[in-house]
Amino acid sequence: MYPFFGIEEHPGEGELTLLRPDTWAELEVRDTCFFDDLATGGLSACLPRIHSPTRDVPPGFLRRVTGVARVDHEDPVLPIEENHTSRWTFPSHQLNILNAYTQPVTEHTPDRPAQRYDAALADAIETRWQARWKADGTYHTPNPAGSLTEGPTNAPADLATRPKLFIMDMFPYPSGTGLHVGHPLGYISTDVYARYKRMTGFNVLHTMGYDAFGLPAEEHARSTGEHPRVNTEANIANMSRQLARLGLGHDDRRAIATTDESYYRWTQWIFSQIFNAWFDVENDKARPIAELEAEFESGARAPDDGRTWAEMTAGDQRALINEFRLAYVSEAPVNWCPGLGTVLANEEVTAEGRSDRGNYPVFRRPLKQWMMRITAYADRLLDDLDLLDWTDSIKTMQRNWIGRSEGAHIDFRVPTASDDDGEVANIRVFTTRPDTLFGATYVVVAPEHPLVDNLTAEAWPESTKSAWTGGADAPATAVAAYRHRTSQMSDLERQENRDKTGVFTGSYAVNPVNDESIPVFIADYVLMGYGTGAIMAVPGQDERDWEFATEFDLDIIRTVQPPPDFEGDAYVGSGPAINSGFLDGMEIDEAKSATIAHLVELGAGESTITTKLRDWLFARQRYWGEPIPIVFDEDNNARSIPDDQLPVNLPDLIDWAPRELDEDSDPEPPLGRAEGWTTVDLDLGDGLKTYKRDLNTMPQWAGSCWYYLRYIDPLSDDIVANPVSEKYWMGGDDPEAGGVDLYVGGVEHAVLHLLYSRFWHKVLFDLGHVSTPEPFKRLINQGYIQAYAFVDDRGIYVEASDVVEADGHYQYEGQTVERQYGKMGKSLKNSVTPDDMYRDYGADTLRLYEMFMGPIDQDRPWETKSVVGSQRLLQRIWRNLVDEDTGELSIADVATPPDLERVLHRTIEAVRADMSSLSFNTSIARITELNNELTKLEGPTPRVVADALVRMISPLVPHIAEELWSRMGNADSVVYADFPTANPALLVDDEVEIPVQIKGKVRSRITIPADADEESTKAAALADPRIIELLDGAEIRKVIVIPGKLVNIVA
RNA sequence: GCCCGGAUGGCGGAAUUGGCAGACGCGAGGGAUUCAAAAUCCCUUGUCCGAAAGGGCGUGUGGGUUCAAGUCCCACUCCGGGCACCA
Repeated sequence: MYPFFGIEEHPGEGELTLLRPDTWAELEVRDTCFFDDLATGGLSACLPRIHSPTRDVPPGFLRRVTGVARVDHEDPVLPIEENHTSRWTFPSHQLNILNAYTQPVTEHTPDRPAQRYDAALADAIETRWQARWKADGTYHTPNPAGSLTEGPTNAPADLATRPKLFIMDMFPYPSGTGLHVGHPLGYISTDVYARYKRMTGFNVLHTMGYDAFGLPAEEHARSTGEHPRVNTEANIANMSRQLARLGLGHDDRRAIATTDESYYRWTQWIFSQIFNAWFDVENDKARPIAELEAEFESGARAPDDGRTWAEMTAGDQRALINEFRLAYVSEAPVNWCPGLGTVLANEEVTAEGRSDRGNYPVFRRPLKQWMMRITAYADRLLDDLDLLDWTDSIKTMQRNWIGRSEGAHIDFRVPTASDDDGEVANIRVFTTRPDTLFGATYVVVAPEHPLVDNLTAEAWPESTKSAWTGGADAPATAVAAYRHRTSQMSDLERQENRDKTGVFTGSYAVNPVNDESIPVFIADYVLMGYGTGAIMAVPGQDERDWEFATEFDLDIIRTVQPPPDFEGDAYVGSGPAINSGFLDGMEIDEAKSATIAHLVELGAGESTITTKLRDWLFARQRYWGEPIPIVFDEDNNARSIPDDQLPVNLPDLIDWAPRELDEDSDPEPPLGRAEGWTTVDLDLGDGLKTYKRDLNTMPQWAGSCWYYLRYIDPLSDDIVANPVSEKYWMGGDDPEAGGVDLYVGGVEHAVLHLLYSRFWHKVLFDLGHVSTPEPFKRLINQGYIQAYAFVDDRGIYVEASDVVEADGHYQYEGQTVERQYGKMGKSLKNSVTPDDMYRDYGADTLRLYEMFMGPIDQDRPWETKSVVGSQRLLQRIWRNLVDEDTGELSIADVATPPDLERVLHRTIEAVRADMSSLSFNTSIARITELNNELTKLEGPTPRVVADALVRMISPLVPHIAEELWSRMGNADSVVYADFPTANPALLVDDEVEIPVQIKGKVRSRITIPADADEESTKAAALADPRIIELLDGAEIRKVIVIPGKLVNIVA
C-alpha cells in the first residue's frame, strides 16, 4: 500500500534516499527527543501539520506517526528534490526507526497567508530573537562590585542601582532522558515573574545551573566504562539546548554545574569552614575552632579528663578538639547499602528500609563515618521558620522532621545492677508526661541500649511471671534471644508487625517519687534513636504501654481522671490528676511543673528538650562526588587541606567495575583504587609530612546546599562570593529577613535539600561569610503536570498519543483501553516533549499554555488538544497588529474609543495585580478579554493600545512581543521597557449597573451613578418598575444597600 | 492513627474583606464565508420546566449563622500529600 523507500538501518547511522520526487517521506520513530539531532544531521524541517490531524493532513495519510521528517533544507512546503540523499547519525539506543513510508502528495496547496502566526513563523521569530538576546547580552545582570559589574549593551543606564530581586529555580539533575513538558513549568513561571519585575524597576538576578554529581552518571559509567564527566556534560548540553529554546531570560555568564572544579573547590572550602568550626552552646552559634583552642590554652575551658591542656600531647589535643567540630568522624550505627556500595543518610532511606535511589535493601550497622552536627542548630532551624514566607505545609513538614518536644529526663535507679563505672545502674528515661510518673508500672529500654548487659540479672526473681521470660530459663538467654531476633528484623517488618513483644531483664528499677520497685523490660517498641532509648511506661495514659501491659500482665494505674463517658483503654486527654500523691487534683500542665520541681529537689530529674533530628551522615563511598578535603596524620587525626590548596580534584579512575558487596562487608570507596592519589605529601604548618587522604565523597546534597551564593559571583577565584554583591543580592541590610526573593521548585525537597541548605547557610552566617540568617526568603512549590496514561486489557501501557476517544470510551488500535491519571513519563508512554511543542506550535505558545493551565502551585493535567487555544490567542493578537497577507502593521495613530480605553486601563490594573501575585492564568484571561475587544474593533488598532498590549504580553511570550515591538519602530528591547501603568481616573465608570435582590435573589438591575449614595441607590431600587411589580405592595421590612455593589430588599 | 491540602459545568479553571457563581480557554452545537474543506469571523452552551416571557434547582453530603454563604461555623464522605511504636 505504501511503497517502502530505500532506507537502511544501521546501529549508528542511516541513509535515506528518496526515489520519487513527488513524495512525502514519513519516518516512524519511537522517540522524538533527539529529533533535532536528526535535523542537524541532514534531515531538516519537521512537518508540523502532520501532528494536527484535523488540519492540513492529506487524506489517506498515515496517522500513526510520532515523528515525521522530510528531506528538504529550505522550506518544508516546497517539493522534494529528485533522488535527494541525506545522511544522519543518531545513537541507536535512543532513536529507533521502525518503518519508513512514502505517500503521494495529494492536492495540497495550503493558501495560508504569508504572515500567519503559525509554527513556522514562530520558529523563525524565536530563533532570531534568541540569537539577538545572546549577542546583546540582554539578560546579563550587573553586580554592584567585583566581577560581572557590566550589564547588557542596551540596558537602562541605572540598572545596577535599581532595587534588586533574586529569583531562583531548584536546579535540575542533568538526566539522560531529556525533558518532557512537565519539567519547565517552574522555570517558565520564574521567567515570567523575572521579566515582569525587570519592567517594573528591578535589577533581577536569574540564572540556571546543574546539580550534576550523583548516582545515575556513576551507574552509567559502571555499565559503559565511560567517565561520568563525559556523560554528564553531554546531558547538560542536551538539556541546555532544550531549555534555551524556551527563551528563558537567564544570565548565562552565571550558569554553574556542581561538577565544575571551580565550583566544587568552594563546596570543599565550605566543608573546611564547617570542619574548622565548633558550636558554642552559650552563645548559640558556631565559632572558629581556633577560638576553642585559645579557650583551652588560656584555661578558660578545661578538658573533661582532669588533665590540663598543657599536660596533653599534641595528638591528644587534636583529638580533643576534633570532638567539638561541626564536621566530625564518628563510629555510630549508619545505613549501609551494599547494593549501592555506600552508606546513606537517614533521609535517603525510605520507610520500607530501602535506598531512596535504586530501591536496594539498607542495613543498620556501626561504621566510622563523617557526620555534620546539624542537631546543634535544631532550635534555630525551627525558630527561624517564622522569618520565612513559605507555605504552612512545608514549614510543618520541617517542624515535624526536627520533631522538637519538651519534657523531662527522669532517673530510675536499679540497686541490683551496676553501670560501667561500678556505680548503681541508673536508667535515664525521657518523657513528655512527667505528671504521670505515679502511674509508671514498669520501665522499658531499647534492645540496643548500652546498659542492657548490666541490667540483665543472673536468674529470674521469684516474682517473675511466665509471660515475661520468653520461655528462657535465665534472663541472659532471654535477652540474647530477643536482641538477636530484633537485629534480624528489617525496618519494614518492624513497622508492619506492631504486636508488642519484649522480655524481662530480671532487674527492678525504683520510681524516685514513691520508691516503688518496677520491672525493667527490653522491647523493640522503644527506639534507641530517640530520647534516651529508655522510657517509663504509664499504661493508664499511653496506648502503646497499655497494649504492652495487657500483653504482659502488668499493673495499670490511671493518673488522670477520664470523663465519665470515656470507654477507651489508655486515656491521653486532659483532666485532674488522681492516684498521684501530692499532684492529685492538678491539671496536666500544673502537675508537670510540680513533678519536675520535685525531681530537681530529689536530684532525680530535670526538664529537657528532645528532637527527632539526628546528625547528618555526610560521607558516601562513591566516585562521582566532591572529595572530602581531609587528610589523616600519623595519629589518625583528621586535618583539613589549606584553602589555598583547594580543590582536591577527583582522580581519574581506570577501574569502574562494580564490587560485589553484602551486608557484612565494609564499604570500599572507589577513590581507594586511585593509585598514587591516596597518600600525599603536604606541609600543614608543621613541616612536610605524608598523609593519607580521606577516600569518601560528599553526598549529592552538598553542591545544592549553597549554589545560590555562587550565582551571585560565579567567577571569583579568591572568595566564595564578593561581600558587597552578596549583601546586595541577599538583602543583607535587613538583619531579620533577607535571602533569595523567590525560590520555586518541587515539594519533594521540602525537608532534605531545604533543611541541609538552611543549616549550611546558618554556619556561614555565624562565621561571617553571609549576611542573612536564612537563604530563601520566599518559597513556592510549583504543581506537577499530570497526564493520562492508557493500559490495555493485559495491563500494558500503550502509546497515549495514539489513543482516540469514542463515545466515552478510549480506544487504541480498535481495542478499548483503560484510562489512568498520573505523572508524565517514559514508562507510562505518555510523555510529551517540549521539542514536539516547539515543532507544532513554537516556544511562546508552549509558555503561554503552561502558564494558562492553572495556578502555579497546583497539579494540572496536560492536554495537547487544548494547546491550540493558546496558539489562537497569539494568532489573534498578531492579526490585530499585523496584516497577515502583507506583513504591514495594522495599527494607526488614531484616538482610542472611550470604552476601549477603559477596558485597556482596567486590564492593565488587573494584569499588574495578577502578575505581582504570580497569578499568570488570570492575567492571561484579562489580556484575552482586551484582545477580544480589539478583534471586534473596526479599523486599525490604536497605537497606544497596541503599545500597552505588547508590553503586557512580553513577560509571557517574549519572542512574539520583541518582534511586534521591533516592527512598531522601537530600537531597544522590550525586556527593559516600562510595564504599562493604569490611569486611576479611567478605572471607574460614571455609571454602574447593580443588581436588585428581593430576599437574596436577583430580580432586577438598575443603572445608577457610580458615586450614588445609599439613599439615592435605595430610592432608585424601589422605583424600579419590575421591583414595584414583584413587591406588589408588600410590606418592606428592611433594605440593605451596599453602595455601588447591590441592593437587597427584605419584604 | 495523626498533621496538612483539596472537591465549582462535558474538561482545565475564575470569583480581594461574605455581596450578580461559572471570567478566560478547551470541547460541543448553530450560522456567515467557501465548489468543498481548512483557516477566519459571529452566535449559543450549568441544569430542569416553558413556544416565549419567565420561573425552579444548582459550588462533595447533612445541618447552622446571616438580609445575603463556593467563601464563616459544626458534623460527615471522598480524593491527594506528608508523618507514623518519636515516649
